[in-house]
Amino acid sequence: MGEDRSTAEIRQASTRRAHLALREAEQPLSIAELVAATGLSRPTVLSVLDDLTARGLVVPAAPAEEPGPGRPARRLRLDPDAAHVAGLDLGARSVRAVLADLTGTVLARSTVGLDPEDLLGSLRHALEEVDAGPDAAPLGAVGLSVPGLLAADGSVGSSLALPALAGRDLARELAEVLEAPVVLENDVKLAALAEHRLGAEADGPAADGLVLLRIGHRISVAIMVHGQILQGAHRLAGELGTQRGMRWTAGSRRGRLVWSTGDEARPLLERAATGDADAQQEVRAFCEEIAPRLAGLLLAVDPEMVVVGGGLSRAGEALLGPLRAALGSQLTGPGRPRLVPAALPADGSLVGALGRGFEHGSARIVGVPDVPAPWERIRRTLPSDPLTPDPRTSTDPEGRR
Amino acid sequence: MGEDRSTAEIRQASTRRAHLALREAEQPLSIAELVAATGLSRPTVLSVLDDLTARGLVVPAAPAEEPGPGRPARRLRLDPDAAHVAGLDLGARSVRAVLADLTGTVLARSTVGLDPEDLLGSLRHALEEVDAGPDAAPLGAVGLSVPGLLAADGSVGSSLALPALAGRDLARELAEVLEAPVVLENDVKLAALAEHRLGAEADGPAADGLVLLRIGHRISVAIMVHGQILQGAHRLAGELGTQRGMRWTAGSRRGRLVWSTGDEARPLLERAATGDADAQQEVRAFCEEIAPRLAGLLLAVDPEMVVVGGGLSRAGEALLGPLRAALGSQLTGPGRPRLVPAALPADGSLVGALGRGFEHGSARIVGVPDVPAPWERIRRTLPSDPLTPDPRTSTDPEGRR
DNA sequence: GATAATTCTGCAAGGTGGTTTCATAATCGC
DNA sequence: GCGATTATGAAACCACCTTGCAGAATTATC
Repeated sequence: MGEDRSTAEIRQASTRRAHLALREAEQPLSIAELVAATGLSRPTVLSVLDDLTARGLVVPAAPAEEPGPGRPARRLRLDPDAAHVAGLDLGARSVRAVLADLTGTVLARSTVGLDPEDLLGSLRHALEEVDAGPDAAPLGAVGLSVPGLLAADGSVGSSLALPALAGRDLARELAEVLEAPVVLENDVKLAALAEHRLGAEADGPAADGLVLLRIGHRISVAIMVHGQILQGAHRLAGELGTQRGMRWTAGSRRGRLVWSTGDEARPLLERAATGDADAQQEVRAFCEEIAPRLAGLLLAVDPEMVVVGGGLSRAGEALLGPLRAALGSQLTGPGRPRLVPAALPADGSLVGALGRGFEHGSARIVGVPDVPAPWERIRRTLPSDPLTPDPRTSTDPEGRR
Repeated sequence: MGEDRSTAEIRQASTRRAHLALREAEQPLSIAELVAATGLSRPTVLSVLDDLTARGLVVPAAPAEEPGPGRPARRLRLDPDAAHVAGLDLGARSVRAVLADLTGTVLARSTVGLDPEDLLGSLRHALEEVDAGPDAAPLGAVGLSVPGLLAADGSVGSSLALPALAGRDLARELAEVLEAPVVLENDVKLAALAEHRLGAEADGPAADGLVLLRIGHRISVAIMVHGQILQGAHRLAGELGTQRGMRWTAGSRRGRLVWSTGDEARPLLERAATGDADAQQEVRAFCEEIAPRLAGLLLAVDPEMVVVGGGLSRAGEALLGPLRAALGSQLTGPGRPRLVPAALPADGSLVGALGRGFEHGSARIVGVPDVPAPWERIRRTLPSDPLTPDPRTSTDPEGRR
């Protein structure tokens, strides 16, 4: 009837631990190190490693260079190329892709133009830019971010940014072409997932509730609760845009400016940052316009933090400050959420798609369900977008090994 | 590090299954029937029953009256009096209590006046009215519902309805007196929990998201999501009352009526139900006043259903109809939630407290954590409140066996 | 160069939890 | 009384994990 607890689950948990220990390690590990890292006994570790080796996930590594006393230990490591995982971000005018190996190390990223007439072709094109070719590692899973609302059956219901998406079951179509499992999700929700998983360490205790506020051409919201994406009964949680009588697109109350994209609004924010009173007033008016509705959502959800992303979030305190003030005048009680800038201002959806791909493909790739994605390593190894460089630790923009 | 998967968990799952099968059964069960009901093997069932018998939870029962062919089966049943569980609902002017046996059969309920100077005494008084006395079964756990906001440390933070509550750590105080674990929770959240657990069967598939809207002296909201209470980072989720500039107490826009309690507003709703145009207009104005803010919450959470409870909900369609219309004019898109009357219009918090008590005491009572509460049997055996009788299947109002 | 110390390695034994199988016991109908 | 039927208890077996121990490989020391 209910769950199917059995000894097989114990084995899965052991396998999961061993896999995670190997994945998080920077160097190959000896059996003894694995015993210490997993808390399992030596015979168990050996047995699990036999399984993983038989499946090609674990390979022997060179012995340690600095020999210590005693018999040198056999060293093992994950084969990073046992499977690769891709993340795709389908935008209004472009497709972005990342490819990571099994350990979460990002191998390459790409950005290609979008042909609205050939969505599938554009996605494949972006993938070809990052995939190493015919002799490459097999694709274990793909996560796909789309700028639209998903229907209950997993297809795209509607999309303001990309009307051609409506009704398409892109996950199934792409899975058939790639012969790999594809998981589809809304872009804002994926960005919220990524911010939640990555913010847990940077900003103190694991955020129990997180609201991602993305301010760009449109204003959109996604919510993380109980450690998972809040989908809602119709996958519409956080979609504030459909309440009648409320314009929930960005635009100042005084009608002088249209906050269409981050690029167009950035000059205003820069002027505000340097003390231009008019610009500051403009920003303030905008924040006061969106604050009441945002406050209603925050009261409903009571999140620990609000993460501000989207094109305008790079303005930093020039936007966050007035927004904090506007919200503060709405929320009087205790328990006001922290307002923080996004950890991934530009790549949230892309990283979220990749991580979601890892989660989705866990059983297929590792042979064990529910292995968490290597979020931290993805973030560490993600090259910055060559098209929109921003100050960040980044590897070679080309990204190929 | 992480979870502690081990054989002990398998044993817990087996014990849980056997316990649930015995609890849900109307009659004593034979070993063979338990084998069929649990899906476990015969030796496992025997072993688990040995444990449960040693702990006094399972006792032999009389053989079946109607003998069939073959050797008569040994029959076993739970000892309902191995432990009792109490639910307490601390209200603004009274304390209500229920006592249930181990199987969830409600043995008695009581309502006593509240002495705000002696909260602990009032709670004990209500308990004495339902507890069978010194020779009664031991109290395995107590769930306590309070009309106030809980702080992070589990004490009561503040309470509009009962200011004396502020700062009190009632759970600890009561647990010391009763020598039983006590779990404290907000009354609206407990009512939402009860509606969620009970509504799953009555209203189709298990509600993925549920919003309880309680309309009485105040208007309050609680949210169920991912099968659990949405607490929020500061346990303030759903507390819409603190947004500045918005009066979120009931009151018609035209100022003619104060919707203070269900009793005072019921005549108006009755007039509306019989076609009084003025009354209908009054109800409509009220609904249109609260609809915008409610709509914001519904867009954020996208619940499957909105359960309307509280004093005014007994008016049925006279209130639900206009509210549905007002919400419908706010929510345009797809995915509008169903608006349904509460299954427990008067006893939601009380039943929620009792069920929460069962959940909280699971490990102590059954020896296994996470045994679900016997919600359905509680509902079936709950006597109606002798003070506010309403048409419902009820047993003897006295409630004692 | 032999010995000691250290470390890793593999195997055997033992425990828990669960399942399948089988001989045996109790009862009813004929 | 006897067979059919059903329940019962014990034994054998499997999966998973752990503890413990003898042995192998290497470095450091005498």
